[in-house]
Amino acid sequence: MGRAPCCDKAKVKRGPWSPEEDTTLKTYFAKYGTGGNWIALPHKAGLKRCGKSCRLRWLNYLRPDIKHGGFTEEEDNTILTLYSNIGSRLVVHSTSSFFIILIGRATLPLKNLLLLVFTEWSVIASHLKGRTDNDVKNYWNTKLKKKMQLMENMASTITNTSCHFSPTPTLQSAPTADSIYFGTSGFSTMNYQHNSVAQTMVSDPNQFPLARLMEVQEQVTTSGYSSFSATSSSQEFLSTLSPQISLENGYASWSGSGGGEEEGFIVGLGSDPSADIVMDGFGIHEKIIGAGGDMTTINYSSLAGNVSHINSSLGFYQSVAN
DNA sequence: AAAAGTCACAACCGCCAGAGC
DNA sequence: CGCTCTGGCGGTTGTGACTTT
Repeated sequence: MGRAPCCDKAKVKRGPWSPEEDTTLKTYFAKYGTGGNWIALPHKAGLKRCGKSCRLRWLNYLRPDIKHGGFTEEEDNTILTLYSNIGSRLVVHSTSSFFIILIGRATLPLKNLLLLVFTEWSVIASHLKGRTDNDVKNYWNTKLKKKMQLMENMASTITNTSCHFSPTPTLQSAPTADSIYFGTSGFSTMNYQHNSVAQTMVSDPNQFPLARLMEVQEQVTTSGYSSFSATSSSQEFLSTLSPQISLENGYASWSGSGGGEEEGFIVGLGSDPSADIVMDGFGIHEKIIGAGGDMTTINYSSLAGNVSHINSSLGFYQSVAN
C-alpha cells in the first residue's frame, strides 16, 4: 500500500493558476511567508490548492527574483558545461547500480535503477541567476539535449578521423574579412579513416541533405593562409575540444589534436532561431531558411586557437582583405 | 483556411531524504 | 529504532501557441 497523498485531489483545484490565485498567494506570502508549512499554507491563504502546488507555483513562477524569457547563449553554455561535468556522475551511478544488481542477484525495479541516475538540475540552476531547476530542465529537454547529442555524435564520428570530400569543394562566394564560402555540386562520397581503417561513406540524398556550402570562420589572415581561432566568448564551453581543420590538396579534413574524450570537431552553434542545426555524413550544418529557399551551410570554427590553413593555390581560397 | 505536427513550458506525479516524535 | 510528515527533486504529462502542410 502506498503513501497517503498529501492532499485530497478531489477537493483541490488543479491545472493552470489564475491571476487571482497568483495574487492571493503572493499577498499571503508577503505577509506571512510559508509559515513553516507549505501543506497548511493554502488553507490559511484561502486557496483551494495542494500545498505542493502552491510551493511549485511560488518557486518556479511567482518569486520576485525569477527571470522569465529566453535563455541567452551564455546561459546555454553554462548549462552545457555543467551538464558535461555533472553528467560524468551518471556513469558512476548507473554502473554501480548495474553491479549491485549483478553481484547481489537482487532484482531492482527498473524505476529504482533509473532514480539512481540523477542529473541535479538544481545544481545547474544555482549557477544561473533567476533560473529555476524546472526552467533548466525544460530548456534542456526541449533544446539543449538535441544540441548536446549532435556534439557528442559528431565528436564520436570524427575522432581519429580524417575525411576527403569528392568532388572537391570550390569557392562559392566572394570572401570577406569574416568568412569565406566553399561549395560543390553536392558531396556524393566521403572517404575517411576511422581508427586507421579506411572507410567510405556514400550519402543518400533522400536521407542526407547534401552540403552545398561550407562557411569557414576566419579572424586573421596572412599571405596564403587563414588562421582560425576563437571567435566568440559564447563558445567557450567548447574550448576543451581542440580540433584542427585544414582544406588542402583537394579535400577537406579535420582531426582532433588531443586524446580521449577531448577530441572532437567543433561546429558553430548559431543563435538565429530560423536556423536548424542538422548533422549528416559530412558534418554538422546549419540549415538556414532564406527568402530564396533553403540553403545549407556548414559552420566550422576552431576555438582553441589552433591554426589550420587553406592552400590558396588550389582555388578554394583567394586572398582575403583584412 | 483547416488540419496536423511541433514546440515550449507550466504543472503534476511519485519518490527520497531528513527532521521530528 | 521505526514511523510519519514535509520539503525537495527529477521525470513526465497536458495544453496552448505556433508552424507546416
